[in-house]
Amino acid sequence: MTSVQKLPARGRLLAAAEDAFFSRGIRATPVDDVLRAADVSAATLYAHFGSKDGLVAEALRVRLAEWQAVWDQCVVRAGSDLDRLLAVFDALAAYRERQPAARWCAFLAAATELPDAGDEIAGVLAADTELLNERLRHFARPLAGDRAADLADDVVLAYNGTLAAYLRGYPASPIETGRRVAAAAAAAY
Amino acid sequence: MTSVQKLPARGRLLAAAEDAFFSRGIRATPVDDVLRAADVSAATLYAHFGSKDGLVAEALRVRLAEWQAVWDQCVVRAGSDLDRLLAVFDALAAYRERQPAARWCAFLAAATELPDAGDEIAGVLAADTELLNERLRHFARPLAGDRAADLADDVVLAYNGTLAAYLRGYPASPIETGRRVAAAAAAAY
DNA sequence: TCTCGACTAGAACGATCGTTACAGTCAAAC
DNA sequence: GTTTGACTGTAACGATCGTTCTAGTCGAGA
Repeated sequence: MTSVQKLPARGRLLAAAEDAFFSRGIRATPVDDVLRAADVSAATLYAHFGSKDGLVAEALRVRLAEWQAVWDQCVVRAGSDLDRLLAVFDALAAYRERQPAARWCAFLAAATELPDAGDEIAGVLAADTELLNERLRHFARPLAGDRAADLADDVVLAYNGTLAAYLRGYPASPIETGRRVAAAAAAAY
Repeated sequence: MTSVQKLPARGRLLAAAEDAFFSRGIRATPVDDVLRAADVSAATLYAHFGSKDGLVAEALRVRLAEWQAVWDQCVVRAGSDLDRLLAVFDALAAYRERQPAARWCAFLAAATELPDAGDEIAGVLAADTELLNERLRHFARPLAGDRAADLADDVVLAYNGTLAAYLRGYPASPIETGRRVAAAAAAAY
């Protein structure tokens, strides 16, 4: 026992859900596993989130907010237009340190595992894509001018490829390779 | 009824399995759905494949062989060293025409949906990765010399990113964007 | 002291799903 | 004509899982 008091049930549930869903898999994780890890009773989970899907959706929302914050910090630290564009990869490195057991991307995993996901879950995935699209187009502007949308597409594709590389286990250094590819794409504008 | 005779049960099962597993999702597709689509009884499925996982593994093996054949043809048609390296993207375009409903990549989807997959399924995924790695390193040789392995990594990453783009629904033209990114990566060597 | 809200433990339900068992059909081979 | 083997249709089993129900505990605030 540390000196830290036990968090309220809702927070413990979200922490356990993130850990289990995004490293062992959403469908592969029974609700009971989350309950046991969070030391929370079933009734409490359903009182807070309504369903397993509700818990998944909220865990994704939390994740998106944290990812956005980490990315923000990396953008601030960037020293050039190119560094700002490529800061997604620094953010990815920082973000992954917090949960090294994560298989790959929580949002793309959710899209694969829950093809019939409700509007709530689909909405978070759409918000993630929208965030990537909007920000990268903005950062691409000073580098590619009118063709900023194309360069943003290139960087998103390299970002997707980096995430999938964790899933495939190849290339061995996903972030390094992804950053190199994105830099090469930017150099072509 | 066409003039074509009914194929044997094994073939019908594999066709129905490919269609269902890789467009609607593996875990989301109950065995009964495949049985009904193939018009085959349960006993026959288990006599041929032993289990649902066995059917998944065999469907993946078939898919890998067909993918390899399509890729081969595209490589033959290529007119330059660069075209040979980028022929994966032509192959992807040709391969996807045969099953437009496919969500994205059968192998990466299997890795996501079945995190505890047995050796049989994991082996096919490893074979797919090995095929990509080996071939692209070979095609990268005349373009990048000693650094062929790095260029192959770049192209695999762009390929992964193209596949994931179908899942994300963005970028809107995955193959076009993927090819452009891979070409830019090659130009840097 | 009483109340209220958050939370718990545990059992149970209902649905889904992978898998097996059983009895029987049918066509081709010998 | 008989045998063989592939295949069928149906029912059922056993396990898992999401979800709900019931009864009850506990601590803080009025």
